[in-house]
Amino acid sequence: MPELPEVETVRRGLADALTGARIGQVRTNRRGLRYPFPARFASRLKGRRIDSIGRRAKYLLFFLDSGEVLLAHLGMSGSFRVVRGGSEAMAGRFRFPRSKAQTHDHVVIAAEGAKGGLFVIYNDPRRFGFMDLVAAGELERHPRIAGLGIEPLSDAFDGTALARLFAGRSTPLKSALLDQRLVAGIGNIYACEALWQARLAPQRNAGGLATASGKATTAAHRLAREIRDVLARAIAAGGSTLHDFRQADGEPGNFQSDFSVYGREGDPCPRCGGAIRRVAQSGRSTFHCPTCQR
DNA sequence: CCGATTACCTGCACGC
DNA sequence: TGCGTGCAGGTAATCG
Repeated sequence: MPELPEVETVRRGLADALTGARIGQVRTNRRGLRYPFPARFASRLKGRRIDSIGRRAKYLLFFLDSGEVLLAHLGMSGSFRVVRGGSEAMAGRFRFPRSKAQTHDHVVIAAEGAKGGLFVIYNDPRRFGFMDLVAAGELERHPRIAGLGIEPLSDAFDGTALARLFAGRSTPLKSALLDQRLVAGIGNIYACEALWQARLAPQRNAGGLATASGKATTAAHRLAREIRDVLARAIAAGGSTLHDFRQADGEPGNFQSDFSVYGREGDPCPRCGGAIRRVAQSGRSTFHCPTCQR
């Protein structure tokens, strides 16, 4: 479900509730998600204070006072929600929910925050997400973090950087945008939307964003600008809610109503009125307007 | 190097 | 109501 804007939305919600909170009981309801939980997972979390919560690409980073970082990825269907739990949170008397709607609550963390006790519940039907614990000093060397590309909302990201990253690649723009080793955090929705906003065909060659001398083309500047724009607007809207994405406070995001092409096969292009088409690229659906994306 | 395919797993929409 | 099919926001391995 979650691309960079959704993960950032979750991060902000969790940071509000959990910054400075002390972790109490931790309950895992299975051995792992996509991968097994790390050794002594619950005991390494219990009693720790959450100093801050960060994000790298689509990864959430919970910095603990033990010097370790809880690394979490939501996969396709993961979500965190915060539930006020009163004093029973720290007392460890919380009962694991067992109604059908909550059968995929895989991790339940009790914590004592500034506003009292609460539960942080990680739910993930498809279990493509994962969690790991790593020493803060080792974070950049973690196998899932080490290979990540540039943050598209960082100051360093612009048309020049994008052209340099794509230079020499003979892969379609859409595929290049989904490659987390180049630009990190863009997924299928925002790749489609950014290409539409930049009026660039998803099939276009990524290497073509740089001239023979390596200079950024106007298309490169346009694409970088529109990537930043669409991600920022989506974050401002609280992310997109397609199936069941929720912000940490349980509210849905609102950006999906702003999609110009994603999921709109057959609809008129908001810019030129031509029909939005769906094509397959590297096994994923690409939505685009063949008329005004060139 | 690159693209397509498959896999991981569950839920849901859809057609019949 | 039930069943089969295809598709889904991500990542990774494998095969030509």
